[in-house]
Amino acid sequence: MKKSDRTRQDILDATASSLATAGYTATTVKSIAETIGMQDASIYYHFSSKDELVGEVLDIGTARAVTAVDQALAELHDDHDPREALRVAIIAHAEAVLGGGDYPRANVRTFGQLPPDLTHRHRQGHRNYGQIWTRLIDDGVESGALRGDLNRSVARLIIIGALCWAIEWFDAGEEVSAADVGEHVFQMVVNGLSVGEHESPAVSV
Amino acid sequence: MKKSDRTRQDILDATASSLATAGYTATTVKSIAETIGMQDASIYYHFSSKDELVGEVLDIGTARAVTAVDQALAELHDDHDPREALRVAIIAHAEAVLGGGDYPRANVRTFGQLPPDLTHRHRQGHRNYGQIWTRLIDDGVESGALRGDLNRSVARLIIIGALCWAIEWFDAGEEVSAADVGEHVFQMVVNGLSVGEHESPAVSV
DNA sequence: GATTAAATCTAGTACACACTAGAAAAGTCA
DNA sequence: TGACTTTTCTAGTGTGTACTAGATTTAATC
Repeated sequence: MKKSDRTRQDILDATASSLATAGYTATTVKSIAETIGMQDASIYYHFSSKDELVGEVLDIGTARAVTAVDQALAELHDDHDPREALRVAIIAHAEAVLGGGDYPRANVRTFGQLPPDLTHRHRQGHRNYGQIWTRLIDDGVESGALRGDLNRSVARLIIIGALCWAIEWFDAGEEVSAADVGEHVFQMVVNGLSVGEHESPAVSV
Repeated sequence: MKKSDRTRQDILDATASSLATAGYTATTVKSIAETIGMQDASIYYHFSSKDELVGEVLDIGTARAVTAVDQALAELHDDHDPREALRVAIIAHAEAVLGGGDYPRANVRTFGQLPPDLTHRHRQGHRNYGQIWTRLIDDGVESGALRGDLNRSVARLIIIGALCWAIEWFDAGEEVSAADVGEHVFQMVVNGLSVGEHESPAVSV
């Protein structure tokens, strides 16, 4: 019962890594097996199909992203500015997806490449994740800190989109960190690029 | 010499449509052929390989997006505010990619799913497109209209990312139009979500 | 209408993929 | 050790893919 768990974990890790860097199609059962020095047929002792394996990786990825954002929000003071909550959530998401492990990255990277079954399987998870952001924006608007003249759903999707797309160009080796990207998204989306009255230029990359 | 051109165009159109909605992997030579009522082998009379066909579709898509943005910018007054130029470009991009034809959509949709050869082939095209945006942002910063304390390259990628990711959730059937999405991106990224001194609430969706 | 060229089809090849069956090996515990 | 279970391997199957070769049809030209 011990060996099996360890191998299972190796398979999941190798799959997450491959999905995050190569995408769904290029992630073959054979390539996964090779990564951990096994025959491809042996994978099927641990998982009944490729898509079940992939599905499990994506589940873990979603859970980790949700946990990262929830945890960051939980550390806020009780009387925080709604903008600060948005800032903390954006940076937590950026770090989870860009700087974090392969699992959340696999999620974003394979979005839009998955077969219908898998897409459908994770629809609920995405909805739940979206609700975190819906609440953040609603809080901001209702408290008067954020503008109410924009479509909140569109605003939410634009924020998440800017963050998710960053996976396509972000390079961990460069001088801009994952948190920097988050800070930039926050500065742009909340304070705006326009020259004006943003309190502190918090970023200086 | 006439029939061939027409068939060739049909193949390109069917490929663009399939790429835009189903992605690269699900776009098979057989499915393309079926769409236009042909045998898959007949495609090879017009194109030497699937990737050459796909590459041509992507080239057209890039060209159309560039044309759309360039044209929108050309219609501006000579003494325009740099923010207005950014606004016009953002909306033009949104309309080209979300509301426009299949070709630009195919480009964005298949980004990150392409085999290395095709990715490399279009790198220069993407760079050229990026330069349009680099200039817009540089103009804004140097004229004093936009903040200079943010990394311009990151800012550019965030704007493009927010727009590109919209293809994943945008539904042409809903009440929010492609131009609305562009207007939202502009409002958020330039004026910011924060309650303040944005002159005119131009959007009321 | 006959001859040639253009365009499409029929019938295949080769290969990569997910997946299966059953034998072999490795590990577990009396 | 020996009986048993767990895990992995060998050797395949079937399917879908891009792509090819050569026959066949359709269109254009004299």
